[in-house]
Amino acid sequence: MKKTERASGNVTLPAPAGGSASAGGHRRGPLTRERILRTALRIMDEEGLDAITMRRIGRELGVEAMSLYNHVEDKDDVLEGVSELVLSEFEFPEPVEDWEESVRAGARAWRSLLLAHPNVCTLLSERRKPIGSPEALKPIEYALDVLHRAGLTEKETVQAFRLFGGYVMGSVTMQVGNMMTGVDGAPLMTPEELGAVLPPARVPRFLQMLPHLQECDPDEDFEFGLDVLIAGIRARVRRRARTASATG
Amino acid sequence: MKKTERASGNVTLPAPAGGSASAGGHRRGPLTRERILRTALRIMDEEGLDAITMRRIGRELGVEAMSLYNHVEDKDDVLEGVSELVLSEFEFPEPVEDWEESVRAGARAWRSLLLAHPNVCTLLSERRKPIGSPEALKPIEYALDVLHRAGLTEKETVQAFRLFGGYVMGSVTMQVGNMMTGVDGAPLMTPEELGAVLPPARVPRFLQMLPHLQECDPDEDFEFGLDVLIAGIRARVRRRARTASATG
DNA sequence: GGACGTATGCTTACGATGTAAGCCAGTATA
DNA sequence: TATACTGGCTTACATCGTAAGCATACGTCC
Repeated sequence: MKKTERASGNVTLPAPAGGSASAGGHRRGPLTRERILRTALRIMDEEGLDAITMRRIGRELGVEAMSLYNHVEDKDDVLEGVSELVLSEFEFPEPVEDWEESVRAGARAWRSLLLAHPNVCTLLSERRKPIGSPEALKPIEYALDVLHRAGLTEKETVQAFRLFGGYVMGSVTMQVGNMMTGVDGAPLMTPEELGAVLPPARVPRFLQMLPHLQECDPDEDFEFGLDVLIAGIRARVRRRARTASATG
Repeated sequence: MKKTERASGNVTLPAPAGGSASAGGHRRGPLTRERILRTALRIMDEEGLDAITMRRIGRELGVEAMSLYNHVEDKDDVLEGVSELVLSEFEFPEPVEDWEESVRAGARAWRSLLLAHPNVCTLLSERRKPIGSPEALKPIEYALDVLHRAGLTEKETVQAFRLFGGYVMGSVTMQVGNMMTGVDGAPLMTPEELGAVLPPARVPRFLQMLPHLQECDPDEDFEFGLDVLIAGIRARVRRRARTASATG
């Protein structure tokens, strides 16, 4: 290799060059881009995005921070790699005959993946590049196929694809950010402190819905959203079928 | 004030205590939490989230970094304040008689706000606290009212509220992140380099939809999503009305 | 008017971070 | 065997958030 390339093709050397099996960090193989990214991902999952530092990754691998630069471009490259690593884990479930059920399954799988790495939403929202990694391509193919089978036009298929993708991403972002619910079941706001801010007569709906705003089952909410989305698509397809048959 | 409080109630001093009108940074008034947050927001909008540093904010205000700590707790407090500042800008459009149009208008307004501050999505996804600021309460009230008028139950109203919120957030996140489109009209991937990775026969749908994946009109996509969501909700309400009348 | 506490700005300093530059020991190749 | 290269290490630097302490101006009370 001339420079630190992004290729994930890793040669397996029998012995690490100049590698002294050090104390503390457990070194169980040669240093690779792959191992660096997996370590960074684990750190992110366990301690958050800010915990990813070059020195930290190095310590975890029993190596100095600067050694990492032989395998990655810079820290951005690490974060980029972590994103791709997570995305590459995605497996679109094998489609079934019913497109609705296939869509549901795909959306659930996508959601599960994001929830398994809660900080990846933030990470993905930081990066400003398209997802088009080759590994992500097969799932996209599946998703497009399933949605197309629902009876959508080509353009609508792509739009629906983005719609589901965006919904899942937004929904997970709000869930892991505790944005619209109490934290750990604790109330978002008690009626008392609410009353201190705004006269209750001004926010009748809010007070009326407060119980449902407090306790919130993310899974149930997600399924509700899926139902609505699918019903909406079904309605659109059916309506077009009707007007088409009326015209033709 | 004993300590640096989070209250935005600011006393207006006639003259800044110990304030020497300095060079470079233009000081046009007393240093306040408000001015700090507005400056941080502007920096974020113009140069990104990472450009927000205490020293940078200070320079912009003609003040040393440490002086900021008289008005804000720490950097997290600044970011928190910026979030709230943006959120407080939201104005739910005055509802009209048609709930669908009201929902559309509300979602568009929420989207416009996020697009006006593209980095706020990342910022919001970093913070792990509910949105419950008092200013955000009025828009929530409006939204709940509008959705309830659509004929949803209380629980469904809250779920639909979260659904629209999540959809808008996810959709904007994907748009500003260029996740599912070519960057600036540049192709996501040319058929050639795609063919080098995967045999075209394996991804027929992808190739078929490629033109639509490339050129993407975010506004149009967003409206498509809105249509689907609203159609889905309409279908749900109508179906319940039908079964209810059949039962009763 | 003078003394004093408080609010608010400034200076200095410390540890952490990303990373440029250069060093050095093994390995592969001529 | 001489040489170049690979992949580790060490050192050094600019920048970051912020703790500690100092200086100055104001409001308040005698």
